[in-house]
Amino acid sequence: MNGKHIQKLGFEKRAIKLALDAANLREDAGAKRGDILEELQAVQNNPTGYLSGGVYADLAAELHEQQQAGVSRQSAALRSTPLPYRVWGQDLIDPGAHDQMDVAMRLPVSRAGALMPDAHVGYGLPIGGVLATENAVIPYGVGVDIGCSMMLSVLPIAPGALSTDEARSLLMKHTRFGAGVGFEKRDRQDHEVLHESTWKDQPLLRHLYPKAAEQIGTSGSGNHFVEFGTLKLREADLGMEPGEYLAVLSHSGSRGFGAQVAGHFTALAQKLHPNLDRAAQKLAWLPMDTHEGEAYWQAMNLAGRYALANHDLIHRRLAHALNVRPTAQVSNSHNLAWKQIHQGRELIVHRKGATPAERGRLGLIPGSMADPGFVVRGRGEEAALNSASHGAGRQLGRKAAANTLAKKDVQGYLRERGITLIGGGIDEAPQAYKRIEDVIARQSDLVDIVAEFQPRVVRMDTGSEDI
DNA sequence: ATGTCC
Repeated sequence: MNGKHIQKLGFEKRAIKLALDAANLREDAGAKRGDILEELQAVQNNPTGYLSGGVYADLAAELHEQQQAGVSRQSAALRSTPLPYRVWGQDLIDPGAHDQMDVAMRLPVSRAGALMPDAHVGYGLPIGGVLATENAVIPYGVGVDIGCSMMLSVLPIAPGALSTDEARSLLMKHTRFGAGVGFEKRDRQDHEVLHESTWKDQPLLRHLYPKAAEQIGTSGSGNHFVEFGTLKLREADLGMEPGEYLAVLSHSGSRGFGAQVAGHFTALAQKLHPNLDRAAQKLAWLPMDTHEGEAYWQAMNLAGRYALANHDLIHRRLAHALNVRPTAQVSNSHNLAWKQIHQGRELIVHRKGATPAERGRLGLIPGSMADPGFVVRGRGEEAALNSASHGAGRQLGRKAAANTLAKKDVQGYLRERGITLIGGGIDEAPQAYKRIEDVIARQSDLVDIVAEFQPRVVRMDTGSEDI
């Protein structure tokens, strides 16, 4: 047996040496040359079948890697034209978000997509973008803040019964904001999510566990908030009679934990696709049937549950301090990927700043620090992949907001609406967002309005420039 | 979105 015999079978580079090593071992064990060549061919046809051990394991690993790389190269090319997708609120969406969605719809793994009326430019997939892929998950299709979500608790208290001062002191005492911020050790609360065995399944998760435990129950920075306000229910719903109720609304994510998961798997996805078209570099994907894809899926879903646990603790603390139990609660994630059957195929539906809106499903679409948010019920629009907007969406970028908005105008806007603001920055001013009424109007075929929430006492992180 | 490098 020599290299020529092996080469004839079509082995390349390092695989030739590994095949020869294995063949020699088999010859030493008394196997016939013809049988060995047949065995090598079998390994070549199905490397994964030989990975677990035996004389051909190293060869199988090399062949598997070569084949994966080949698949990656083959699948790196973008379609020449984007697959068609529907847009809600075209007149509200800037061209940049459109361009990004076009690139996403040219990915070879893309199957369907939609753009929500709050859409604006983001990294990779635009915010407000919905993208369905086959056997692939895109870390930047979910975003940096994995599992970013909303929660509303309706409390059995009349809106007027909680004074502004009391609301303010409750928010100061029971919520924490800011990058890197966690709860002080003596105030730290436990949650079921921290006891999941999932944390032990990956070195990365194990490593991030202490940070996650430190930051649980907190709210982060940017557009995250916790606020007291008034929920107006026009018709009996949510198990409640029509009326006005005190309610808590929160917007939070998976904090440093989720951000690091996103960073880790985004880098991994880009490394797996070195030949991906530059325009789509930030949309690099992980095949779902690989170890990497499975690992991301597991970590992403843990970050999703962790983000909801943050809300859960925020609402538990506030309700407990008021000595009540919520009469109704609604929550939804708006940065996550889901397995969803679309036109008979199981697809991976990425919602990056989009609210799940399956028929009958409740969701929350906030406006701004001073404008109403809405409790909605999905209508299950297939062309929108059962989605709706996740908010009003930015009209001005952070810098543009700081440069163009006058502090006086923002203060006036808040005063007119009776808003008390703790923290907050000019880059989160209501004027930096699209009009929520417009955004809601553009998606009347995606969701029905259940109730309206008017914020009253709002806490956010201190922004770059105070209002 | 995040203490901007796991």
